[in-house]
Amino acid sequence: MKQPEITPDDAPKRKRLSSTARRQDFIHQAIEFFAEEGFESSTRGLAKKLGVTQPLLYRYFPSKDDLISEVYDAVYVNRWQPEWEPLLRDRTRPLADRLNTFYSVYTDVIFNREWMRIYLFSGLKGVDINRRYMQLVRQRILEPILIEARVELGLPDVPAKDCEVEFAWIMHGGIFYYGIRDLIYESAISTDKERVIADAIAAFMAGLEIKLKREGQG
Amino acid sequence: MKQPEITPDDAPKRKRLSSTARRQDFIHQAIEFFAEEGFESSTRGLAKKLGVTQPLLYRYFPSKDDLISEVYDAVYVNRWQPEWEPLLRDRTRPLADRLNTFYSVYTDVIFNREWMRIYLFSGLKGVDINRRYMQLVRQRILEPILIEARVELGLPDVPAKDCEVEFAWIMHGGIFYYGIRDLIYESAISTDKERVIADAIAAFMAGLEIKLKREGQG
DNA sequence: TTCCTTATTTATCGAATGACAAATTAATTT
DNA sequence: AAATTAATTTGTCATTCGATAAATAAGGAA
Repeated sequence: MKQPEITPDDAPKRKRLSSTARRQDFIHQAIEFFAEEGFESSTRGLAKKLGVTQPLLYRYFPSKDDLISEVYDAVYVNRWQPEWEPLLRDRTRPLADRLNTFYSVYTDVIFNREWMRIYLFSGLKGVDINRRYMQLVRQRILEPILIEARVELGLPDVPAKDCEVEFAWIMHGGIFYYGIRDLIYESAISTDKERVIADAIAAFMAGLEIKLKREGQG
Repeated sequence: MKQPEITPDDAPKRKRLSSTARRQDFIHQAIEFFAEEGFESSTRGLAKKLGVTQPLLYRYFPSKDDLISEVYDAVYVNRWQPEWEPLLRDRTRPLADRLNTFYSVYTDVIFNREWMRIYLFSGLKGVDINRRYMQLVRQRILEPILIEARVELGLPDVPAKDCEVEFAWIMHGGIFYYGIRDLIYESAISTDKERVIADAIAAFMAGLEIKLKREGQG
């Protein structure tokens, strides 16, 4: 079964794009491609999706691994929004409000099939950008949250203890896993993201208060 | 650099195992191998790990996919313990105790590198045994928990609502994600599994009580 | 020992893979 | 219009892949 030639005779058979435009197009479509097929998939498959021949990729990226590195950067680095961090520290609002806003906008960025699958694939490969990303979440998100919680509860402003960070990870992971169920396993029940997040945050805040006050005494 | 021949002359160069023993060995080592390298890895790599030649695999499994199916069964089906379910319904104990015991023994089974990685790899492949497993968790674990919670709180014994199941998933996912951080990303902070689980359950139980009583009124 | 079954290896096939060199052609410059 | 530059394709190579057929050898039965 051969594909019929649909290109009209007057249309040019090859489109030439500028180097930078082509490069950007390659990266963005590579994100889609590798997210869906995994990083083991062939450069020929990617080229087919791009509508170009496979050797052309090697004019823009020295090797497949170099292309994959650019995919990581585009997903992990470029989509991180620095304004998330001051948002969490805005003491004019109750912490629960800040958390709801943060997780709403944060999940707007990461709750999509591409991001989630790239994250899981790269995690299984053990690339260190993944570990760095988790450190980022810990230092820029979870530890600030725990400090804010202490302040709001009138407790001494000391750095978070390890077991408190773990407790924050439980909430974060619960929300994250909701995204996995929704986008990877396609088995989420409720599609009301804000409601799920609000419930998770409420339970976290209530649990944290008990935990901090109990441990503050002992 | 060639491997020196360490096999003594009097030792037989080929070991012959019984069909069934060989088969079991293949499956168990295939779990280790595919968990570490991913399902895209070659049957030659597996054969090398097994110390046999690659065509021998095809005397025991018709194809690579058939072998992978047996790996799924060995991980997903065979490691599920039916006694988990009555444990959760044992009304002679407070529900929080039951949950702590359950998640302690449940994570004893699934919190190992093999199980976790097989689960994530197969999830990304979209095989339907993965979706069935999540249905199992929902029906045999989460929904019973929600019914038990209602009973313990003296509320009417009705099936769990969707948003309650989502709330239970948040706790379950939080605990699960702790395992991912520990075993896949190797970035867990606390190694005190029981403590992390106890905190997660305490927050869940407190949050659920508020949620059930509030929604019970409205 | 000799024969027979079958577990295991050797050899190989066709397809797919990442990568490279050279030829081609579109767009820009002169 | 001719010449130049560079984007893109054609052609190809050495490996590696899943899979099969045929040859070999280990172990039990006679």
